[in-house]
Amino acid sequence: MMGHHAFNKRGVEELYWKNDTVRYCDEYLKQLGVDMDSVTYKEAPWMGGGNAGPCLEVVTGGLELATLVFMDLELTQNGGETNIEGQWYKKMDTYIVDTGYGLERFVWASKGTPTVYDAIFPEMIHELLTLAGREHPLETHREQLMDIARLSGVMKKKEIAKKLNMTPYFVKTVIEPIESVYAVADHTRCLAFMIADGIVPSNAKEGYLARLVIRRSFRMLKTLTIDTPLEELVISHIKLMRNSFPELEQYVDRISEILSLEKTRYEETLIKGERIAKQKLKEYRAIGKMPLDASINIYDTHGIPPEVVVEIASESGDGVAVDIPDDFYSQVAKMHAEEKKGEIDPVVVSQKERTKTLPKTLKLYYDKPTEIEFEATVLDTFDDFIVLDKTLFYPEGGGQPADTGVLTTFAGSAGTELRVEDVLSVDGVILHKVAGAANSIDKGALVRGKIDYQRRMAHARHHSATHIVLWAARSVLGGHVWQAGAQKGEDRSRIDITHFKRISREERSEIEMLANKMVMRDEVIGVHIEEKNEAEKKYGFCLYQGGVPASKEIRIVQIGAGEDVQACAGTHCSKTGEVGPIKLLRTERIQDGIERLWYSAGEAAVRAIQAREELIAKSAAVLRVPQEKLPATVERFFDEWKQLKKDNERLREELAELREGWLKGRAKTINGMNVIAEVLQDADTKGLLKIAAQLAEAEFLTILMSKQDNHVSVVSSVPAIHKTRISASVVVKRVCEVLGGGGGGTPEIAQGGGEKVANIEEALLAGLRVVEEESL
RNA sequence: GGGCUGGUAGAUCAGUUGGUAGAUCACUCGCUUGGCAUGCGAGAGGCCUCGGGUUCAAAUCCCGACCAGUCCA
Repeated sequence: MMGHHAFNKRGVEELYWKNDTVRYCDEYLKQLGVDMDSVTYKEAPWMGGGNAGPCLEVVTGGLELATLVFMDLELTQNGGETNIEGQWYKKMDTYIVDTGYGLERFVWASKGTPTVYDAIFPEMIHELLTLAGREHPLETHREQLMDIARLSGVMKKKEIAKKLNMTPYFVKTVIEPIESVYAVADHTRCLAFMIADGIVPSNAKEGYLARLVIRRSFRMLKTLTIDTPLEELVISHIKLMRNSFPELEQYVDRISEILSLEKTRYEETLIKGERIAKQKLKEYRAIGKMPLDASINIYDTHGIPPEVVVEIASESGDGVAVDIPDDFYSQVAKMHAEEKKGEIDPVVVSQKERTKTLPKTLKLYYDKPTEIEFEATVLDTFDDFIVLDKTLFYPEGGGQPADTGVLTTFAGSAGTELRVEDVLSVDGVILHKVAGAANSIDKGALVRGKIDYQRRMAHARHHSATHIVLWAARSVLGGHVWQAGAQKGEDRSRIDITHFKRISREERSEIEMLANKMVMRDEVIGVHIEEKNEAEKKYGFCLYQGGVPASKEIRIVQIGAGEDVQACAGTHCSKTGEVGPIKLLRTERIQDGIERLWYSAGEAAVRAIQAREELIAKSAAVLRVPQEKLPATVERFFDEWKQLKKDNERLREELAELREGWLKGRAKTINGMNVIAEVLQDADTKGLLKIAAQLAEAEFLTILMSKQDNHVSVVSSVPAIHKTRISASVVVKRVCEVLGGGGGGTPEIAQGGGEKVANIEEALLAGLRVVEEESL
């Protein structure tokens, strides 16, 4: 894809708009030798990402060669000038020309092959066909292929087959395989670029797209009966492109690792999926049909496509019908589409209105990063906000929280002191959010500002540490590691990085060590402003770990001789030594393909280490062992604890047996049943249950209780032969009522408890009374 | 960014309206057989992921954390 852009400012500067854009396009096509009589410009509305505008499709001979978009509208909250599909838009001050020329389409048009694939990568197509043991239909069925190519996009597949009189057999054996070959060739190229650009297969965002492409390729290779691993195909595609994209070859190892990992993951999912599908099918065996929402659920939560479920259903021979409508996937998509919503924050809008007329604030925190105090003039006050002509207060941005501090008026006026709680930057104007009435200070007044230096330094340490940790992670894990978000704090900070598997404990230690070595090297952290294009040329797009700034000139933060270079607006230490120790606290996986590293720097790191030390010291003190013996001791204790639990279980059984005999001797006869009602010492509910169950087998009805601390446990059992006369559950309920608790269970065995320990004798009598009355 | 599902023995999974934690395979030991395959029997193996809450009582219900899987934008 090629293109050109123009950013026009309404009333300031118009570079070019529709007429000129069309003229440029005409000239370009003419130079390429296109017959201009065949070119059509088709106008249509375009919208996307909250913007809209007219759009021209440039078509020749049925082929769309380019799209010219003229973006001049933006979505509004409350009414506007233009309504498109029920939403209101208004004109933007900056209106943009955005063009896209299909480079490959020109190649296709010039070569005259039936498909773009045969024009762009014929060698790859050939290789895949050879591997699949097939001939290209271009050689065997050239006419039909040309016809199909002409009609596809206009008609549905089935309609084409009908119109061209093709048998289903012909479609399945000749047409579908070549379609798969085209798709695989396209996917291998796509994957080469995606992975080289640092995209890691994942279950979210662009990584998910990568995974879809990968899995689709696996499926198609299987139907084509090609056994060659996908990574080998991607690599051979890279070799074919070596003249145009030599840089791709450096990613070969990573591509191999990622794709073979994805292969095993996919196979595991399939095996697991098959099991789940079989289980689900079993559930519907009685009905003989699996409802649609069930198959949607299987796909949505476990990723098993409905076609696979159908296949499994027919193999299993259970005779469960699975109904899959043609619009299955769009139903799934529709279901999810209803979940999203996004709105413009009205507070931000009102701030933007207010700051529009104010000049940009002079940023002293960049020029004098080590200073604490400054003097400035108040330009405006509104709500809780004060705007100054210049400031040392760093506003929230780039994952670095705002500075706090105080603003004081000079003695003579009221001598007010206002605490600055938050600082934000709106279009270059810095707003100081203060506690108390902002308008207590007059416009034009001179104020003295003082920032909280401890906080500022902690942020600076953590910010520099973030760059160092990222550099260390890239060094240890590989160049594919990219920052996916970060948040700095006073005590600890975090950085999210892309990586295709979990970070091991060894890797974590290695990153930590490397980061601290960088600190000890005490390298200079240099800051300079550079022209954007120049910087990109010099350092590459790795600059934009924290996002791409909009400005023409960017602020570059460089560590040492260029170990790490980033575009960054944060406040930093001047040398890596100032950062102090860096302690990696933990790693978590916030998404498949994204690892979050938590760390502390400087004093916070020392505190974190001390806190951990304290934990170990306390644990060791409890067990009365030296710290280094802790793991072995804990393991021994745990094993012993398990052993004791088992011994306890066994002893309980033995005790139950012994008590059985004693209890049998104390049985009474009630309505012809042998009844045992006793309070036992040193038994818990489990122990009582054992005894009760055994006595029930010997045809005794039992009511057993035991007292522990402030709680009474109650168990009752009824022998099977009496269970129609009386329910153990009823007995327990009555007994526990007296004890101020509750209980229940089955007619044969039940348990419960209560807290009124004093009522224990009364409860026992109540139990006996129930037995007497109920069992008549 | 949003949604859904799961976490129980070494593995794969059951676990009824909350009420004594189970099956199959694998493992150990015995029996069967000339030996193997097979068959029969017994045994061992569980902080039911973790932390709170509700309850007389939680694997089960509620909240949170961690881990894993999956879909959508």
